Amino acid sequence: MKYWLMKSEPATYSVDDLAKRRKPDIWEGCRNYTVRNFFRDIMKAGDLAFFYHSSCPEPGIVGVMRIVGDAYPDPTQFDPKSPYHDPKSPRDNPRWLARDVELVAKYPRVVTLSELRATAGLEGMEVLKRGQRLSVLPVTEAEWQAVARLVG
DNA sequence: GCCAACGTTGGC
DNA sequence: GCCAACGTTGGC
Repeated sequence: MKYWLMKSEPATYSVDDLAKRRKPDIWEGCRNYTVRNFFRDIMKAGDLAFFYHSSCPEPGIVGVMRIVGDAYPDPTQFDPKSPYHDPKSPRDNPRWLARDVELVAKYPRVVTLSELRATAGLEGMEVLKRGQRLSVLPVTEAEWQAVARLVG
């Protein structure tokens, strides 16, 4: 099993939006080939992922999700009304993939970006690297455990 | 295949 | 709103 960190702007889709579903929901709109390849080749059903809020007053990790099922074509790429519409994506060979996720736990508090930066053992964490902009990032088991200890 | 221009991300 | 970083596009 692998570990991940998945970013979302809470104004667009927050951990509370996922919590309200009370069932798996689609993680859609990823438009980056590295992320597409993660979804296609590396991420597996049962993997765990941190839910990370970005571009907001308190960026940080807000909960844990589990990956459900397999990757499948992201329907928003074919929807002209969607902000994620990609008119160049061929119907018979879709460019972009989505995953389904279910909420495992919403944390009782935000584990903030500044707290992550200050935590021993997280020095190499991808999300802390300067210039790192991928919305889905791998997390090592040691990093996963270190973050879990922060929330008890 | 190169690479400059452009667009996006995301913390601050 | 700024801007550094870096992915994508497209002319050549």
